[in-house]
Amino acid sequence: MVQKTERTAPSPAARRRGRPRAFEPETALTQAMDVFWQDGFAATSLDDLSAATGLNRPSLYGAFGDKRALYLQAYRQYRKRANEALAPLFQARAPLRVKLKRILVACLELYLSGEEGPRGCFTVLSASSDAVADPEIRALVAEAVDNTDRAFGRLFAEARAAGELPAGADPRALARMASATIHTLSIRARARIPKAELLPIVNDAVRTICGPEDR
Amino acid sequence: MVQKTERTAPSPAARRRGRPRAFEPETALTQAMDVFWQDGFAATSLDDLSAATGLNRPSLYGAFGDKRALYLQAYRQYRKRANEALAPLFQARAPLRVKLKRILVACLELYLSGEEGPRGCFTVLSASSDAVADPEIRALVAEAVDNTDRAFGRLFAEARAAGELPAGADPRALARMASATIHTLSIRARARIPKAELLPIVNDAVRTICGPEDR
DNA sequence: AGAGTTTTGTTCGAAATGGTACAAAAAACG
DNA sequence: CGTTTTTTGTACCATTTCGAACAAAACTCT
Repeated sequence: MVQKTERTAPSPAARRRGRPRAFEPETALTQAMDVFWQDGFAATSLDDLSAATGLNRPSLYGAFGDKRALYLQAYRQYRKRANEALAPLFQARAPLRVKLKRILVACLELYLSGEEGPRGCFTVLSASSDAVADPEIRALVAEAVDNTDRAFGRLFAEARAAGELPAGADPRALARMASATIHTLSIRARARIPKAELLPIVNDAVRTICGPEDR
Repeated sequence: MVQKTERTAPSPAARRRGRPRAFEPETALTQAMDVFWQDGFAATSLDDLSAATGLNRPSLYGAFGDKRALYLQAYRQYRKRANEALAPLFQARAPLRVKLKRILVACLELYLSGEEGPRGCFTVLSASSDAVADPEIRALVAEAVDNTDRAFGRLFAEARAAGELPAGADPRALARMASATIHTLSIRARARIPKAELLPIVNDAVRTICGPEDR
């Protein structure tokens, strides 16, 4: 009995029963993410998603569920990717000033990316859309904002402990200013404000948050 | 000839020729604005607008043009109102710290308003939606962001001249931090972060921008 | 090879959407 | 009072949209 049900091939992708998928869900999800990221929930139709992924609607539906479910998965995918890209920058060993600037510039690059123009931050977009009326989406958005605050908060707390910030500095307050910076970058990026005007904002923020680069 | 075409009654509302409007365009526009503000361009249907204004679609169309034209007018209306509400706070004679706090709190109140939940800032919403792909809307958004930067810039430049800020302070940089603050407030408000968590952000921002309330 | 399973792609349908045509209504003009 | 002008409200139209049904296809298991 035991042997009988054993998988014949514990192969790379342990073959499932019926007809195999003609696409990689991961890839399709990324393509769907790109469309949602560009146009938002309401303005993106299933046909748009179908065209972007190369899947027809029933396949899309079978793989990810309805439009809302797909949006949720696309948004989770975005956060996963953004976190993966930013985590090393938070963990790196470098002066606070340098790390903060690297992080903000990385966010800016992310927000400026996009085939058809800068897309901004998916979290900001979700918060600003009608999708935020959905409790589950809203919870994800609130969580994302909070996570960002906390990540910056840890960064500043460590920096203060290391003497890179005055003892009286409030890491949480500074973290919210850093979050505010990435929010304003997202908005301005989507308004097509040129990168040359956005980089000074990063520098302003670093200076305002870390203090004048004395010494 | 001259007399003949003269208006018989230069009366309050100089009667037009045909059947009079059964509604005030100003009121209807405000109601339309409320819906767009809540749900955004794409998620708002003409039926929603019709229901909100009490006008049927043809009347709506006759008075304001198509959906896009109505959105533009609604957005202009929003800006007019927001500016009217904020202008006195900018012009008031009071310490910088007090004025800045008043302004940020007023923005927060505006963003928290809404029958069906906090609506945030219409400009931020527009920037974050697919509507920003429209050049005219994008231009309005960029203009609004710039106007806000400039208004804060003047505020800080005057404060510096009055000795309320260090001589080395950069009014434009501080202005962008203030704008960033209202942007983050808009996003968090829509995510239904409670007001009690938003007010500290205002206080943080005042402290970070104006410096610790020493003396 | 045949049975069972899952995906695929065409097709359909019901509802919603943006926009318009048109007659009736309400006012000013002559 | 009739004509002209403008708004109103019903009805309509073409398109889009989301979703589902269904047979054919592709695969595994026995």
